[in-house]
Amino acid sequence: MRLSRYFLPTLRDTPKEAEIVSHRLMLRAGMIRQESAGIYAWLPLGLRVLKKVEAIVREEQNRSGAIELLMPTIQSADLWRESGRYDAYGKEMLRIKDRHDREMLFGPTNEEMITEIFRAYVKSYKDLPLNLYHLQWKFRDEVRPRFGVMRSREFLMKDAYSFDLDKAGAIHAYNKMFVAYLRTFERLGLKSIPMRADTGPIGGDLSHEFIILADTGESEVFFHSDYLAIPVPGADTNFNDIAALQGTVDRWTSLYAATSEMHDAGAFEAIPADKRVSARGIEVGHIFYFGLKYSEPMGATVQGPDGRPTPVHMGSYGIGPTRVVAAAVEASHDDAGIRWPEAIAPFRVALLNLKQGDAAVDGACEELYRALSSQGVEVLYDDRDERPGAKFANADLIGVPYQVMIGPRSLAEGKVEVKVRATGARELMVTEDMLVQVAPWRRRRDIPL
RNA sequence: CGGAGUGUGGCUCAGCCUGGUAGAGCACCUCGUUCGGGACGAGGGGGUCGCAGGUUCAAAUCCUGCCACUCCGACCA
Repeated sequence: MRLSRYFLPTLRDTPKEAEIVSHRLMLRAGMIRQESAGIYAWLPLGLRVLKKVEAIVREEQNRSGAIELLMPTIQSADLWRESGRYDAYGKEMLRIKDRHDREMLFGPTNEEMITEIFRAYVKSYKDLPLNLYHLQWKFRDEVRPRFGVMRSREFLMKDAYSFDLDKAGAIHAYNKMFVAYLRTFERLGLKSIPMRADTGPIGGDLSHEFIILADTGESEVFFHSDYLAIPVPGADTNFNDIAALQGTVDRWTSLYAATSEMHDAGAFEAIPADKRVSARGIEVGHIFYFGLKYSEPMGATVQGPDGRPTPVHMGSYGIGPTRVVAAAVEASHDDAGIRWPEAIAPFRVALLNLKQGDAAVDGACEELYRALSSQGVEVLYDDRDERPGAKFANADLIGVPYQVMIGPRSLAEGKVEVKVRATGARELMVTEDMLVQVAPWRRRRDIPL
């Protein structure tokens, strides 16, 4: 992408409404624009990151055996009356009427609708287990939206819903999602820790929150430091191996970990002092087993082997990709801007033409731009007629992991400089015949190429 | 929803107290000089001062009402 022809409205000043670092940086980097309280437009750069988060979430859902569909954003009030939640949900639900005066709502979640879909088609226990998910915009009319897309009213959520014949099956489904979530956050380049959670209004008796560690996180968390060393299950995980999966979940739930709401000071004190960690974090995922809560009132039953209709055991599993983007910024930034985990960086390489208009420099940049692009590397080519300082600052702000700088000096010395600015950065192949040097950078810790 | 506050060009803000025909910096356009960490000069475009009423010869400024947004608290992916 040529920056001169892209749409990247970065800001030098911080808009005054932004109080937390991720909100400030996302506004300054031209990722989002507020349209109303808690409602944001995703600008091209932000959308690139969001799409990468979505893709990883989707891949890991699919890997675990969940199946994607897409439900609408608008739902009927009648559906919610079946579960009794139309009244129970309260003012957080955005209620609307269509032209025929029918009561509708902008979906805050989809338990009712997925249950309706399930019961319409699934009649036999032989069709279980089943896990259906979608990535769809939700609306919750928060009393007080804040922190940019961290707590917005409209937000993207991946929500999965599992259906099983009995509790044992449902726990296996729960464990699949548990492991899928561990893998998802690992791949996103974020350190997550599952913590026992309150089930809240969704109900049920088994629930975990996945917390990303970030110094500026809104929740206070307490956990055993050994969590930081437990290996995340690999891509070869067999999600159908019930015992092995349970073993993994047991290991990940064996140590103390709790948010301040669930904190048990006594249990925490029982951990050896040097293993106690109290830190801050951001909730980015939440999984629930809630049994028959919706299947019973809504008549979602299958015929079991005995021929009798049996209500199915359900669970639901949510990740907020829009929040994940903000959480990633909270977890990884510095004075100059964002430091994206490489997996979700909007571009992999920023190619900085330090002397736009100089035939030799332009030529070298064009050549490298084409070479990298043809290798499938996502390059943001800063071909604007700007001073180098402005280009450096811009690349730092938006957080491109690898910054390749080419100017007259590079040509004279026969090498290009590559500044690495990423967390979890690995290896970058430029071109075979180019001498690559990692430029040390003051103030920053750079990861060697 | 309680408490506090803010609305002036795309962004950050001054002007308001003490009414008199709207300003600065950044950004943007033109020309020139520049160019390895956010350059400089000259010229230029852009605002019915959140909205509606009122007071007044005259309102960004004073009064009333409304709207929007932000922050703190209770609530949440």
